[in-house]
Amino acid sequence: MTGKPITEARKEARAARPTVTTIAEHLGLSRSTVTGVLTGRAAELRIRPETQRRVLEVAQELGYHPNALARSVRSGKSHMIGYLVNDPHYEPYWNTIIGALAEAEASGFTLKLLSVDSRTLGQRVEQCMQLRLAGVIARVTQDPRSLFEAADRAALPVVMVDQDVPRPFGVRVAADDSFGCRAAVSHLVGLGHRRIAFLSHGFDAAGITLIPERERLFLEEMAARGLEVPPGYVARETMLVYGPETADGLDPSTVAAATDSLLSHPAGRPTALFCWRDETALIAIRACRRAGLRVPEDISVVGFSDIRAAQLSDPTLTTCRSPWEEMGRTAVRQLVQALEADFDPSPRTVLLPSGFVARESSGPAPA
Amino acid sequence: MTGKPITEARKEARAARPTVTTIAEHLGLSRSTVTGVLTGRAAELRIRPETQRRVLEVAQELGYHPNALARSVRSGKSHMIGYLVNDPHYEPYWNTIIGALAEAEASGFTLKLLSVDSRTLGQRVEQCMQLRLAGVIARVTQDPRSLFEAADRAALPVVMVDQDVPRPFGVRVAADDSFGCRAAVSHLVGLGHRRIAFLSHGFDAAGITLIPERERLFLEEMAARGLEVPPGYVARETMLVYGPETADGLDPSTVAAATDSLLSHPAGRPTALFCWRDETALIAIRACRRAGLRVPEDISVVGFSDIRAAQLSDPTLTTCRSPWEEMGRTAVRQLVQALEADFDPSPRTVLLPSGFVARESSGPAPA
DNA sequence: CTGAAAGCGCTTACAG
DNA sequence: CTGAAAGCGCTTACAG
Repeated sequence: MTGKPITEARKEARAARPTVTTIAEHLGLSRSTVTGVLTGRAAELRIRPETQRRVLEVAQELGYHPNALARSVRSGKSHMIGYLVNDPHYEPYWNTIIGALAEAEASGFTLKLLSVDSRTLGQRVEQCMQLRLAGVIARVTQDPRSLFEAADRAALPVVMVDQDVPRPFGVRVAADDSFGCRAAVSHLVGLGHRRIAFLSHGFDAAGITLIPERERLFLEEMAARGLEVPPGYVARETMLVYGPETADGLDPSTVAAATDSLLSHPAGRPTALFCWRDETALIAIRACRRAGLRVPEDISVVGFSDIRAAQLSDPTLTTCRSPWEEMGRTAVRQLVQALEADFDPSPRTVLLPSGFVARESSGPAPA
Repeated sequence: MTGKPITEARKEARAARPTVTTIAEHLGLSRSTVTGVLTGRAAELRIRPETQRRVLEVAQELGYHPNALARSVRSGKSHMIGYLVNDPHYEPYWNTIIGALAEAEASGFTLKLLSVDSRTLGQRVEQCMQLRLAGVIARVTQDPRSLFEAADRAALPVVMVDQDVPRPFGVRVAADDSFGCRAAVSHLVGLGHRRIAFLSHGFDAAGITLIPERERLFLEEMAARGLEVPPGYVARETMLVYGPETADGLDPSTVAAATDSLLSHPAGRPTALFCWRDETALIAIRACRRAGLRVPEDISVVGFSDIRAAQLSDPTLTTCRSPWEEMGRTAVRQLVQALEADFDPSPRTVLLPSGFVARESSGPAPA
């Protein structure tokens, strides 16, 4: 009496969601034959065409979908890539995710999104292990050391995006900002600007410095052209912590203050402002106007990133273009290679060139 | 001679990635005992504390991570939610995804991102079935009928977000724009505006009309206040197809043309422009300036959505706030409920209220 | 308290 | 050409 209902229930469940066994029973074949057809090894196994047809037909009819999870268990490969992200609100980060998604799908992988904060990092990493992810891409503000260590132990490939890696481990994909900076300075100099100021940032979290080299690159470019940057011609905004309310960690008042300090600089007002990112540049434009200056007639403003708002603002923003999507694509490509034999496991950084796009916020230097 | 190397290889693989069996062998216990401890049923099974301790210790030591995939196969539940999205570039959609991610993780689910276009829709849906997703959230421009039908057959719960559903099936989560529209019109009328024009859109793809009722709601609100909307006071931009290059389907030139037609309207220039979305409003502001008008002194402009650029523009944009993130959260909540007993499976729409935020682009009507 | 057995859904050698 | 067997990693009754 006990065996019967259990079998009945199982039969029902089976009917609801057909398996290889269901199909085999339907046709009076063995499961191996069914799998043989379903995995495309029919020719190799010399399964009769008639049998093939019938298997396919019944599979279709029953609405059979092979269980990818079971296949993964069997094969030991999951074809899933995880993307650990700290703040997906920030436009550049999600553009990176979009690039990763496109490349993952093109390579036959699936992308799993995992959000992290300082409290959940460990938990998420554990989840990655349990889900048997093929690899993980990470862009986190927290110290990623624990991530690396755990991944190391489990032989889980990790690629960091747009972020310094604390020790020689794993692969890092980042943007090479030098082209953008060079192009921006060239552009401004070509327009007759000599007094160019830089609007930088003062932000660091848990010792990880975010894209800090733009300021350095600017100074290098200026020096290379023999142009002086008076002391105080580099001002700093203060970033807040990233979060849903301040998607980009921007505190407009500190940007405005920094801009004002540049505009009233004792060495004379700069004719151009190069800002470390677009959000900063847009707020700087606003501050310039409040100070009675026209952009770009009285002062040129250049940003960095090419976020969406750079095209919607008035004037549209001249800016350096960061290869966010390409960074995502590259991260996936690195991961996919890591799963193949020819993978070079040495710690390294893959740099992608930045670009530059001239729009309306920059113009000839005032006479 | 054949059996030996195979066993050896297996042992090695096992060593590399420990399983319940590895732990059991290590301790000379049976797998059931190990699982009992690992699944927290130790008390219930009255497993000796000493045994528990040893199991946990060895698990830790060996770096054991339970295989979530195998667990899913066994239990028949995956705890994965899929998010099918057509164009993740568009900021509002992205925000919805973020909301869904947060809620999914809070509910113990994991989120899988799947991009679709007209060519891949069928393929992705098949993928959802194969991955045994617990449910799917979809925001796609394509006709989702095939998605519904396939999901129907496989008993896969689907929630559509911000989108009309072609037939009475499944759950739809959308924004109720009426509050936003009412608040916007009230706001403008309160500022003394009477001649208010609406900048709308002419876009439909495969018969699916996107958020079309804002125009209707505007007209209703005006009528409710006895305010006349002269013919031609509703203009239309023409949207392009969404895509990586035009993340929001915006064609600035058609927005500018539509704005110009309103500014030179024979019945007299409107004192306020209500735009169906923020991108449109920002371009409209630009067009107004080109026409020599100041915003908001000469003309007020109001948008809809509250995208990031609305806060970065100068002037900052007065706009209706769509509950994008909350829509994502709600979609997940609906899905999670669908997996529980008390789920109401009747086709229905869950509406979330929109908000309103007054910023600088609106001001008193000119005298 | 613990182990042997059966099973989730799938696949791959290996016999015949 | 096809089937019986073994196995991926996990878990749950069921005996003892």
